[in-house]
Amino acid sequence: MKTADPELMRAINRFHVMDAIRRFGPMSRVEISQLTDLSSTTVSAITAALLDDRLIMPLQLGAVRDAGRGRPRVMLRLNPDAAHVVGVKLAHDQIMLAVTNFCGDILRSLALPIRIDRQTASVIGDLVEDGVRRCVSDSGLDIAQISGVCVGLPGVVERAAGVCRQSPILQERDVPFGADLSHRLGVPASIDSDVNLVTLAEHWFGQARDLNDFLVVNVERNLGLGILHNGDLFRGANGLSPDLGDLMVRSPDGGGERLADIASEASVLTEADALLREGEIDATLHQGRAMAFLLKRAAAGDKRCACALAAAGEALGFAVASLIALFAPPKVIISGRAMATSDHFIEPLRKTVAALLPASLADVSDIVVREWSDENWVRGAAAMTLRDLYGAPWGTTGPAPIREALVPSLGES
Amino acid sequence: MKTADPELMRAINRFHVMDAIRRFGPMSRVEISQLTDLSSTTVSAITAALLDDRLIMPLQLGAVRDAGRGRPRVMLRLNPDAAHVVGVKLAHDQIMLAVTNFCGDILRSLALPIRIDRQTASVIGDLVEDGVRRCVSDSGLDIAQISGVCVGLPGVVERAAGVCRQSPILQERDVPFGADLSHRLGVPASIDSDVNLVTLAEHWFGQARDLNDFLVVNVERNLGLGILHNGDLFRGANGLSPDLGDLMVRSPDGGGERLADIASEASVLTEADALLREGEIDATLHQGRAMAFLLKRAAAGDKRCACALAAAGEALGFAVASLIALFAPPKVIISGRAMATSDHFIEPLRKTVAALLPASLADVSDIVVREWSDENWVRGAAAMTLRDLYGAPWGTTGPAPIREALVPSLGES
DNA sequence: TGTTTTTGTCCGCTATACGAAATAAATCTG
DNA sequence: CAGATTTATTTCGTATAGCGGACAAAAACA
Repeated sequence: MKTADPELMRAINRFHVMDAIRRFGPMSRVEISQLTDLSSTTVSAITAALLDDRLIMPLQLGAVRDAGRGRPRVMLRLNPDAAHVVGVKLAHDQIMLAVTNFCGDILRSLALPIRIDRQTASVIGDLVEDGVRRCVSDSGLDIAQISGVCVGLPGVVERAAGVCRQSPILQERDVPFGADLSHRLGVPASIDSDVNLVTLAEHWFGQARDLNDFLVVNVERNLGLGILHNGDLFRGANGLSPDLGDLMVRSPDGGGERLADIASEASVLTEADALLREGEIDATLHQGRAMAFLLKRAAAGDKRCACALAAAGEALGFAVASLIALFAPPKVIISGRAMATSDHFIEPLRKTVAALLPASLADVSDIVVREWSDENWVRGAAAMTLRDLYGAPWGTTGPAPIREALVPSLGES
Repeated sequence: MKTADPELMRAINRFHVMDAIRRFGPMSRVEISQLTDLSSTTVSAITAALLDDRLIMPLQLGAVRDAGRGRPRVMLRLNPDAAHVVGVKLAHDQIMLAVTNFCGDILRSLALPIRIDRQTASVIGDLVEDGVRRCVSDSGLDIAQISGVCVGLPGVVERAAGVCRQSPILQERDVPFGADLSHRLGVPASIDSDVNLVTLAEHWFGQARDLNDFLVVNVERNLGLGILHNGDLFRGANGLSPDLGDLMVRSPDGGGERLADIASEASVLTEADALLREGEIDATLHQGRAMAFLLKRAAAGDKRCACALAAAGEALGFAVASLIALFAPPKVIISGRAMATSDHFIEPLRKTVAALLPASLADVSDIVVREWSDENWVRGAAAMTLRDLYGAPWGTTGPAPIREALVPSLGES
């Protein structure tokens, strides 16, 4: 536990100032003061320190004539070059990388279309290392100028430990990717669940900038769930990120099935397999573009394809309804590739959610669809690292953990 | 948003001190200092203030000879009479009340066996008011000496607003119980979901004192879910407490059903209804004691009753497995009345959970059964109020909410 | 040029935490 | 039994924080 001392106080307030500037763009000290409820004196002191550390800088444009007399405001902005970070996203069929500056602007990105499915963790480590080094040098920077790297991947990830407990793209379990990459690159590296990254990206840059509570459901090869609760990413008890695919649902036959097996792209694609067997599509199409084909057929009125999509949508609708019942988020963002944006998938999902929610929760959640974007993922990964650089001190003042050695008896209150 | 100032600092540290004393019983300043990582100077200052406010007091027993030389430690304890609070729990068939002191010890309790199911909120308000006044005067106190009242009831409750959005024991929706009771009694009154109370009770007094993350699933007439996450009660986005009964599950026929309709006591009792119709039990038994009867038959080997219990256990097992996948809590406490402790119910639940959890989560959660206790409920309600008196300042330093008026553009980062 | 207005900074105040030294209250030792 | 030793707590001095009010800066206005 962290005790509350002047240092923590300053850390909290400094973060508020940084956060205000990041969220609302260049702003003057007065505006920061109003926005944060800090006295103008304190804002001045904090911004002076930040200027001194070159984390922020005055906006030169003297052109900010804001209608009115009096001393003109000095707009303060993040210093884009205060730091650079690398974001990486691992998917089953590609490695996506990007270098961003301190503002989260992407300086350079790189997509490696590699099927890492069947590679060992060590090989993937090699690939990521090479990718990072390449992307960094392509951006005109030296690896020593990189302040941090964050890798996102699907599955159950324990960020604090830097360990991937289990992932559909890794055969091994408990892979210590964080330490491995730190060691390889000589740069602080962290890992997180891929949905958490896109969740953070939505909060920092996307549709949810004004929300402190929302869910992101990512529909791809796997199902991911990201939860922003009280302005912070929600993690399970051990810092474990939940995997929506591991959610169990009753299947119509009364048994149990993983949600990922009935509502993800993979499940819908079993339908494509069937079409393949029946000779309706040829094998060349199957590899990689089957989903596009399926969607086209559904759009053209093919009942069978439409039903496959609808079934997946309904199954996910069940899960989403449950999540709404638990978290009551004002917004639920469905993100993903092609399938997630198809009406044949989304409409059944919406209908199912509407049908299942109790009246008391009927209108709390707005379900929106967010088109998949490679950039967003890696921006999220970058943001995850930037957040640490900003010095967010959340969660450091929670109740004390129990340290047996110090506790006399633990008896009676 | 609350800015971080010296006052907040002190509030945080003071809470840590109070919390340490509450959790581990009487302890000396040195022990507090070690446990909280605060300097002994600071602990002295804080305890001096607390002694001054009469919230704590030195333990007189000079007999605390703790083997060793040196100046003896002065043990500090909570002052039981620093405040008194009232806890109330509303169930469909009774109102349970208790007056506790500042330590959470029950001074006086009162159970009113009234079927409040069919009463209006206003009548229930009358009953609660009378009960509180009676219980307080029976405890030898005056209502003016009561620092707060907390009412727990099943359903969807928005604690912050003091409003019960929806409850199985209320016909009305959006009942502002908190303000109503405050007004009636002239004492600060709050409401919360009943499971939250028992969850807090477990954390303060029960099996989960050493855990900062656990779930409580309460099985009664309704299904309740309490979540302790990072040492704090978890609430949905609007401060809404989730209702597990509202969780939707796929029923074997492919449709959706409320979990409460297939896994709560009520659902099992439909079986008792059937027995009643068939003349196997007489009507006098049915009222109130049907569950006991059912359990006895199951224990005696009656397949039909055992199956009804098993079906409920399995259905709940599905939900519990999902919750474990989301929260990864080290412990899941199943609490409730007779049914929850029956092996015919619990064993199928355990089996289902074990069968459904993915390997990566197989061993994270310990599922334990907690016998229902009237006292625990109301202690929880009392604790909820006491927590505020201790001055827990959590969640006050989160990210700033957006105040449109002050934000120039909200454009670009 | 002088006045007004708005912004940002400096000064003095108070509250906090902390470390070092002093004090308090017991046991141990010769 | 007096003094040394040990441990707990308090006192004192220092550093840092945030804040309110006075003050300087920088522009428009008259």
